[in-house]
Amino acid sequence: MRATNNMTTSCNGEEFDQLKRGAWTLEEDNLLIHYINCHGEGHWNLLAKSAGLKRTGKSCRLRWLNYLRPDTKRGNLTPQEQLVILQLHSKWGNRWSKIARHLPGRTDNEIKNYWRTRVQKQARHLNIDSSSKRFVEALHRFWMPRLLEKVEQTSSSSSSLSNSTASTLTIETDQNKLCAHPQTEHTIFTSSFPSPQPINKEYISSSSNIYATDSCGMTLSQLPEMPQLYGDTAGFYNSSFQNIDFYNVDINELDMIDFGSDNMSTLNFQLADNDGTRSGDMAYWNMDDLW
DNA sequence: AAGGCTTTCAACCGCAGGGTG
DNA sequence: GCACCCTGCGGTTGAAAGCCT
Repeated sequence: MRATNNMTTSCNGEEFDQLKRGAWTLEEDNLLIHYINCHGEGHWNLLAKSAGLKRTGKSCRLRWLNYLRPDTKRGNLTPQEQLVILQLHSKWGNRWSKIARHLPGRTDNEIKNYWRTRVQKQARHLNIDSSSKRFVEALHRFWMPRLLEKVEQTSSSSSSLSNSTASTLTIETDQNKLCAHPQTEHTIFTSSFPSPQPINKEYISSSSNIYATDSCGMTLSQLPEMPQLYGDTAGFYNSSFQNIDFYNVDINELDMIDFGSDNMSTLNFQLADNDGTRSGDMAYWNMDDLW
């Protein structure tokens, strides 16, 4: 840690001199938890003193919110959560706390760390500025389809998906697999879909909207030409020339990214093979880092 | 096994905004 | 309007853990 576990040796007064910094001990954690259980959160400076913690109110607040709070989730972000982060970051930028509100149990700090360690790492690998439009496009074209694939795998192997992330995501899938082939071109929100004939059409109802989909294809006239929101549901499409999958990603208050007039379909990104060889125009995109 | 390098993430910092007297 | 305090936010840091040679 930047600060040591020693007491602060600054000369800003005796009280300040006694303030402890750095990693929290189990004893301090217990003190904080016990005090908040008895008296509740808030008034952090007073809380720090009353609880007998030689910490600043800020430090107590941070420790509680980021680590000790009972509903704090630990462990790796799920693909669903990553998907939400990518989407919301596209819309809001580095508004970590705002993004965190859409991920129950996750903190702004955790999301910020995820972005800096995982997402920006990918940008460095690709030699693209992580804040550039090109990188945002790459995210939407390659990363997110792979996340959706992961979501599908997760949902098929675990029926608890809807319980754990129902507030942020509901995923509709069919038997078609995303990214089944390294040369498969994945298209999200473009106007250049091929035209498969609809077979076994079924309807998916979500919130106040009804979507037409089918297990093998979708009538193009039913697809939006650009990113759109359907009430609380964002649509994701995967094109593999023969099949189109439709995913509903239910994200409260989520607006789709405005890609402006720049036609993404003119960009020719393709996924790299799993061994990291280049495929098409896109340099190596290391998906193994993401999970 | 050991040393160096890289990555992760808990914790800190400065600043801004809101509330209060 | 001003000063002060509290809270929350985003950026940054650095110890610990993991990885590599």
